[in-house]
Amino acid sequence: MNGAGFFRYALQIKLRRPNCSSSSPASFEEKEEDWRRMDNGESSSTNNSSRPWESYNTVFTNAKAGMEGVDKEKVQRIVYEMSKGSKYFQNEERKEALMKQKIEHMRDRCAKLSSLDLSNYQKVVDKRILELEATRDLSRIWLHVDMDAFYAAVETLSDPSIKGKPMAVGGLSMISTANYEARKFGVRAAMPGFIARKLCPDLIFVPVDFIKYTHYSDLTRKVFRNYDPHFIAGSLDEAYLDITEVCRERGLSGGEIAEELRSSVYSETGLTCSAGVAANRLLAKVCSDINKPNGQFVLQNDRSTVMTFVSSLPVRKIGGIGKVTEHILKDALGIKTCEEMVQKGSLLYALFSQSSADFFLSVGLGLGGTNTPQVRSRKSISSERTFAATGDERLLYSKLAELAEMLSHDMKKEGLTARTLTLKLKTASFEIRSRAVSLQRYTCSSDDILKHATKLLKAELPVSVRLIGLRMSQFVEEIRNSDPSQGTITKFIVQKDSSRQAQDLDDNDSFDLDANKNCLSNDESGNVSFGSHETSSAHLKNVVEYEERSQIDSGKVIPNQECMKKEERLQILEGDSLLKKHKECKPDTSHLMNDNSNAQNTEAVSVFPQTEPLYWIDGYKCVLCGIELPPSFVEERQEHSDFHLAQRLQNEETGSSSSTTPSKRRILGKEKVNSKPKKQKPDQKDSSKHIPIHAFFTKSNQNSNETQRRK
DNA sequence: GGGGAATGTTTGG
DNA sequence: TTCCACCAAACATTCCCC
Repeated sequence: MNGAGFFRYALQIKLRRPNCSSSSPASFEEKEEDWRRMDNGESSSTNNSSRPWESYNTVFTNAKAGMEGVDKEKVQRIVYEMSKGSKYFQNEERKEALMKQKIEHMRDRCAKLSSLDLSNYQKVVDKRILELEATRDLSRIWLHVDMDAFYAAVETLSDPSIKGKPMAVGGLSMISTANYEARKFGVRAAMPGFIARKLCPDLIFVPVDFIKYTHYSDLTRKVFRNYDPHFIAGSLDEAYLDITEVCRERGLSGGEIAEELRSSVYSETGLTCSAGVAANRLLAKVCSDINKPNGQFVLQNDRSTVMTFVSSLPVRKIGGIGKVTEHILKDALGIKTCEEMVQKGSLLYALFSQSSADFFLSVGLGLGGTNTPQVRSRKSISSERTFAATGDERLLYSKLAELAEMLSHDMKKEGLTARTLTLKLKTASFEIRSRAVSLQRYTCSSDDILKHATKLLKAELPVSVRLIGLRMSQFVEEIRNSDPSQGTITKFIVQKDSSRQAQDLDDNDSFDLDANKNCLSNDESGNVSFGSHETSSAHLKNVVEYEERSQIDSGKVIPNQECMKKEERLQILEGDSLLKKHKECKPDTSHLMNDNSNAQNTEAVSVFPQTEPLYWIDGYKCVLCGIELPPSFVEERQEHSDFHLAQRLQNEETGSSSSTTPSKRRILGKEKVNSKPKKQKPDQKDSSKHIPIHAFFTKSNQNSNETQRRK
C-alpha cells in the first residue's frame, strides 16, 4: 500500500465523518501533500550551498498544526540569518556534524552485512512479528484529546482584545506557544521570542501564567472524568481516555463520544480541542493531529485498516521518533514510513539494540499501549536556570546556592528525599555537561545539596557557563509510595533506619568551610543568603501535572496533604531517633532548612545565645525541622535544641568524608574528563561505541548480540 | 560477568 | 536594547568494584 492509498482512505473517512471538524478539507489536502513530500524524502534537508538556510532545521523542523501555507523558505532564511554565527548556531552545527558521522558509520555497518547475516536477522524479525501480533488487542477504544494552542487560547479568553491578532505566550528568549494567527508567520512553540518577532513584527507577547492554565486544565479534566475516571493526563493540555466502556454502555461509537466530549469541553471552558480515536494510544495520538484544530479523526479497530493507516505514515509522526532518529532511519537505512520499518526489519535488528528494534517493529505493525498503565512515580526532580554566560566563580556559587534552595524547597514540598545529585552545566558554547555523585544518605536539605553541588562545580572550574542545573534522583521509595493511613510502625522502622543512617554519615559541618570559602567569600557573616525563589512556569507545570497524576492514581488522595503528612512524620521520626547527649557544641547557623513555603516572608532570628544555637523563625518555629515551640516553652526548646546539637555532634564523630566526596572512581573519571574528555573530538570518535538515537541506541557489542540471535 | 554509578543523548510537552 | 527555556524520562555505554 502506498502513501496515496492511505490518503485516499483517510480522506474518505474524513468525508464520511458527520459534522466532524471545522478544519477545511484544503488543510487536510495540504497535510497530505506535506506527508507525501516527507514520504518521498523531499524535505528541505537537501543541502544547497546557495541556500544554506535550507539545511538549518533547528527551529522550523516539521509542519505543526496551523503551519500550512507558511512560506517555509522565507521562515528558514530568516531564522538562519538571525542565528548564523552565534554560539548556539555553532553548537547546532557541531551536533549536525556528529549526526552525519553516526549516519555514515551506520551506513558502513549496513554495507558490511552479509546476506547470511540478513537472512538470520530476518528469521528474528519473523519470529518477533508473530510474537507481537499475538499481543495485538483491537478490543479497546482509546481517545486522545489535545487542546488547541492551549496557553494562547486561554490568554485569548482572558483578554478578548487579542482575538484575531498574532500572539505568543512567552518572552523574547523563548515562547511556549503561539496562536494560529502567529503560526501563519512561521512562529511556533520553542522558538526564541526575538526570532518570532522578526518573523512577525506585530506579534503580541503575553507572559506565561500557569495558574490560569492549570485552572482551565482542571475544567477539561472534569469533563474527561465523565468518560474515563482513570484517564491519563499527558500534560496540562492533553489526555488519553479509554472510552471502551462508555461506548459500550451508551451504545455510541468512538467518534460520537469524541464529538460529545469535545462539545462538552467547549461548553465548560470556551476552548476547542482536537481528538483522535483508535485501538491504542500510539495511534490515537497520531490521529488527534490529523484534523487539528478543532477536529477529530477516527481510525477503525480492524487490523487491515490499521495496517493501511500505518503503511504510509511518516516515521516522524510517531511519538518518540524525533529529528535525529528520523534522519538516521532515512539517511542510513532508507526508512521513511512505518511500513518500511517492517520491510527492513532485518536491518533494524542488525543495527539497533533489541529494545529499539522491537519498538520500531511494533510501530510498523501499528501496535501501541492498550491497557491503563500502572502508576508512574516521579524518578527525579530538578531545577535549572539560564543566565548571561559568566565565568565569575562567586556568581556561579551564588547561583548554585539559589538552585540548591529552590530544589530543596521543591523536594520538601513533595515529601521527597533522594541520594543522587547531578550538576548540569551548559557552557558558554552550549555544550552540556553533567556531573553526578551518589551520597550515602538520603536528603532534601539545601545545605547537603549545596555542599555536594559546590564540590562538583569546583571540579569543573574554571568554566564559563550560561546554565546551571541541579537534579536529585534515587528517591526513598518506601516513603514516597507509602500510604499515610497505615503501616506507621513499619514506616517508623524504615524511616528511623534511614534517618539513623543519615545521622551516621552526616558531615554538614565540613560544609560550613566550603560554603564560606567557595560560595560566599565576600559575606563576612558567613551566613548563607538565598535569593527569593520564584517557581518557574515550567516547573509549576510539571509539579501540577505530577500532582494530578498522583491524585488520579492514588484515588482521591490530595497529594499535597499527603506529602505534608509524610514530611511531618519524617521529622517527628527523626526527632524520635534520639542520639546521645553531646552538650558542648559550636553553634551552626548555616543550616537554614527552612520548611516554610513562604520563605520570603520569614525572618530567621537567632533568639538564643551559645547555649541554644538554633534559629527560631518568627520566634517560634525551628529552622531545622519546622517544629513549633513558643518562647515560653523554655525547657522544651532547650531540649529540642539539644537534640539537634547532639545530632550534629554525632554526625561529626561518625561522618565520613567519603560520603560527601565524589568517589575515588568519580575522581578518576573526573581526571579523565579533564585530561581526555570522554566525548572525543568528532574526527576521533568511534561512533560504534556510542551512537545514541533517543533511547534507541545502536548495538556496540555486535558479537554477543549476534551470537544470541543466531541461536 | 553482574551490578551500580556516572555520563551523555534524544525526545516531548 | 533584547540574541535559543525548563523539566522529566528512558536508555546505551563505559568504568569500577566485587
